[in-house]
Amino acid sequence: MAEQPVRARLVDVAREAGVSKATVSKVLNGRQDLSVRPETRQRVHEVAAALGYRPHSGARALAGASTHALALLVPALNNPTYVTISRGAYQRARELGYLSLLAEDFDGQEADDTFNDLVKEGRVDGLLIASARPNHPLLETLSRNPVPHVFLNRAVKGSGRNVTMDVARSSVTALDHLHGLGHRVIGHIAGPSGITPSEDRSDAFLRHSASLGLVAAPVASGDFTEEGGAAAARELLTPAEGEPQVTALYTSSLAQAIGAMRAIHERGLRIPEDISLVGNDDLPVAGYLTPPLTTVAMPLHELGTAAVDALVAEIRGESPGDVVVPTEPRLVLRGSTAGPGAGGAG
Amino acid sequence: MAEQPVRARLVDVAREAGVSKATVSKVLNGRQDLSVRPETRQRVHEVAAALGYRPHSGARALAGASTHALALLVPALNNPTYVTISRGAYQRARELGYLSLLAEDFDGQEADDTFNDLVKEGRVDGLLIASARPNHPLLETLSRNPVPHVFLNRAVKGSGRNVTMDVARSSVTALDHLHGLGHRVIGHIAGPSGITPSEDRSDAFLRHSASLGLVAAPVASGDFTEEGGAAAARELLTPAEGEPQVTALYTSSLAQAIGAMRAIHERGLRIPEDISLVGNDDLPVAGYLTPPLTTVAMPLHELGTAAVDALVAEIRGESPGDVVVPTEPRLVLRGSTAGPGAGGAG
DNA sequence: AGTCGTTGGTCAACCGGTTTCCTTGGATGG
DNA sequence: CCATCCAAGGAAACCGGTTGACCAACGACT
Repeated sequence: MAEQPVRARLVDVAREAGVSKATVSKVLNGRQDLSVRPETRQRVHEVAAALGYRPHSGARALAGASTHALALLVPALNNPTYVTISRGAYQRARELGYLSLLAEDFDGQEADDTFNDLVKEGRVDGLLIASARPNHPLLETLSRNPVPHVFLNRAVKGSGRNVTMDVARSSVTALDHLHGLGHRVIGHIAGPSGITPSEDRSDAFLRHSASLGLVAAPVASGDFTEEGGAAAARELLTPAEGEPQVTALYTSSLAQAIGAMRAIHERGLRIPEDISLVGNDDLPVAGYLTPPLTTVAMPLHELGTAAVDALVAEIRGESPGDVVVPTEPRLVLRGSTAGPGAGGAG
Repeated sequence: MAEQPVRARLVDVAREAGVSKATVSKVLNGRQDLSVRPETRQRVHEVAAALGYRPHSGARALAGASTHALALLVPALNNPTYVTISRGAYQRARELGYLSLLAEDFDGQEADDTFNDLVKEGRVDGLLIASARPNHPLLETLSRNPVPHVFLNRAVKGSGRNVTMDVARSSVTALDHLHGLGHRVIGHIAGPSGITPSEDRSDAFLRHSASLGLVAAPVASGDFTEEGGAAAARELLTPAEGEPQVTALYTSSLAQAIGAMRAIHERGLRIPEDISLVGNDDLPVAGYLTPPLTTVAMPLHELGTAAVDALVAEIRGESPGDVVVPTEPRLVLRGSTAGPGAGGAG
């Protein structure tokens, strides 16, 4: 009989603590504009805890306060990158008293459905958008229906509310590693054009290749999937007339690297003896491929936490700004890289 | 000026359509207990559409109606299996007028946090639980705070509300394939004990091995991860004194298969010449491994849709019951299986 | 002694829907 | 010609919080 199977309401806590609803509300929300005796405050907290009281989010939202919920919109959940980001966001949101919901943005019409379900129906106070791209319908919807939001990973130029990582640095790190091993013809498998982290990585790749004085630095782009990586790798492994053969590849995502491995094997080439391979994003599966994949670990978890910090600040009234996660990309050395011609194949 | 940047409310629709709030509410919810002229009904619908009206979910929930939202609790989102299930659930929920939220259940204390955030705060009408296991704290919480729910994939025996797939059949399918190729010593990498689909698959494996008269059918269990699969594979590849060497392995998850590939390669063995390998769950990455992995495709998407059907039925007042998704597991042949000794290694 | 400022709260309106019970005007029946 | 009934819709209470306005009691000050 100690348990109440029914939801305890604010009024129940109030009655039990011998105070009014208003007092309970203010005490539990930690409001300053009310003076209460410490003992009263304590009693309210105790009763609330004893009753397992949880405010009804709908009632709260209705009364003008916030829903204490955010939503993270990601382009593809089967890309484990976003799972890591999401965990960072969830955790930080919780620390700040928010609930972070996860929604997959299937692009096109569906994005508006999601927007309607979450924002127009008043379920969340703000959006963490990781699925932006040029001409995304969501961008227009946002301009018509303003709601706090930040863009993470995929930036929207000029929005002044981008939370990103130093992806240019990841290209530099990968190139320095390969160049240090002796590679002089390095190909890059980029993501789709128009997507900022993909373009930034690609630009940095070209810039740094030039400054290292590489013989050639061909780039091919493809989706962030295994298939996209395989197709781009096939392209790069077949040099144009008079062009040198690449001895190393650097991909924009982990899935692309897996696809590239497949394409390299199809050509009868070995990794790393014939071709060295470096991927972006360090996730557990990288260590279990054959050979284990050398990657550039990006601070995905921090990206999630930083994005939440930025969004909550905006919700609390501060004006947004661009943020770059300070943690630098880090090279994780495994078995997919070696000096060129290490296999001495003839 | 055609657009209203502010949320349209029920009363706005009512004013614009020249009727009362009550009428709009009833019309939009398609209630029978009210007679309205077809032209009025039509006008209400038109005005609502023109204003982009969306009912405030909180207000709705408060007024005693439902939130029109469900939550799917999964154990690990980096297991892409759950992503596919989630998509099925999301889509079907939408067809039924619900929003399906996705939450990762990090086990232990966190599960109760999630329950509080979603159920006690009144954000959802019911739970789709894919993260059950014996002694999970959520089970006790559920018994104290009843809320509509179903268990999917991982069943809770005796709950009478399990939505599952025919996992026993997947073992039979895999075994028949390997047996047909001539294998007589087949090992199984099972999931953790206590988790139903893992145990069911394992039981079926042992039963069917016996009925096929296999020489040996060793089983090792490990987490559903690459690491778990690698460790279990190492164990199975090292036969006990006097036991025969396995020529084929069948794993309970795709990640385990990837880990097993690693362990097999570490031993200097080739796939499929020395060891054949069959994994469960067909996801894109399987086709891009080297060699491409033969898998048993499970009806994950349908599992998601079936679970939503069952939960919504329960929310609408029907009594729950166990459901098995009718679609049968299907073998997807790729390059990781061949007859034993196909490589003629000495 | 009267006034004023604090401390420690309370009151009641309001948020945006849903639902139950009424009302109204015209058609129908006796 | 009056009572009845039905179709069509309206009025208002209510859900569970939040919030600004208000108030009582008490000590300090003049």
